[in-house]
Amino acid sequence: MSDHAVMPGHLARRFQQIAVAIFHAEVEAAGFDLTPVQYVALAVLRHHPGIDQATLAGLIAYDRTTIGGVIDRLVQKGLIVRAVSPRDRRAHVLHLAEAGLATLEGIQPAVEAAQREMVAGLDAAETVEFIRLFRKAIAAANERSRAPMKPAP
Amino acid sequence: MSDHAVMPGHLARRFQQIAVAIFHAEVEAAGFDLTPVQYVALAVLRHHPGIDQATLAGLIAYDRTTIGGVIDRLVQKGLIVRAVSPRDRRAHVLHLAEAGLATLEGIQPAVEAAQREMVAGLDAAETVEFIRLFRKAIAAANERSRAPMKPAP
DNA sequence: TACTGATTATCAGCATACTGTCAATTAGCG
DNA sequence: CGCTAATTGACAGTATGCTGATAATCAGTA
Repeated sequence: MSDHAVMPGHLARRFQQIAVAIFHAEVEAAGFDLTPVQYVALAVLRHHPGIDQATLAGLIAYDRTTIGGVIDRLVQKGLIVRAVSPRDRRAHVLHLAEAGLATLEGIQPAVEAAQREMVAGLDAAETVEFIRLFRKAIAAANERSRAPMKPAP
Repeated sequence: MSDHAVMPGHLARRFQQIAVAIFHAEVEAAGFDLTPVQYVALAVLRHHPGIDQATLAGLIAYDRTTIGGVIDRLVQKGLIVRAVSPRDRRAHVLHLAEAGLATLEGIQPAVEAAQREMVAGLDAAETVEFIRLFRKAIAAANERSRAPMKPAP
């Protein structure tokens, strides 16, 4: 474990680096301009319309500070709408804009192609196992990051 | 594959996020102030003294632009020494400073503990398989990022 | 040798991500 | 009801990482 080529931390960084590069390549080739983070935010917002920033952050394990900038850029692009919550004036509730829904649907094939390419070196059984181990390791260490995953309230 | 909870790209981001958090926690508890990226740069430099920035970047698959800032901060901390190459005046050759070697040796237990914690949710056999699949997927997609891994010349 | 192309490092700019801190607001308890 | 604690979103600051561009330098060739 003292060789970086075998360290989970190094492998995590490298795989993430490749995953982001593949995502960008596929999405750009499909004619869209969206980062991986922006995509996940849109996708989750589609299934949970009207949640506030903190809830969205919890669902995808983002830091509250980070999600602010991501949302700013999505609002800027006209893909989501942000409004002060009528129930809680601290909170900003979020909704997909029409352009956001159209973008999500248009981008879906590119996103799925990207996911396949990230594990192109693995066969079907290995891919299933890789994902299982990923989820198991993440679930066990969920509370170790400042931004743990939290289910919707 | 259309649920982000199963997408390799999302799992990669989340695992990387946890890995960095655990690394920081362990390293700080051991009394050091070093990021994961800075650690790997030091570790590789120890086994390849005198390489230039581009070679170091290639060995650990960093972007050349990114490594510049990392090296700046390591020089600033007095952990490495940077000098213009006598053979090639474009290149900057790098060496560990004494403080860099001391830091590397002192930090090693914390780094290895962090690696174990990242996969604390997996048993021994699963950990071996996880690392194998990580490496296989990465090797197959090495050229997909702007900064592919390159062996030393 | 002169020129072309490649390589090295750097720069500005953008987008995550984290730390710590803060004001505004809400919720819970006495 | 009034006070304290917790929550929400924001800010400044730091560190990766990427894109595209550039100056300096080197290498291979005409």
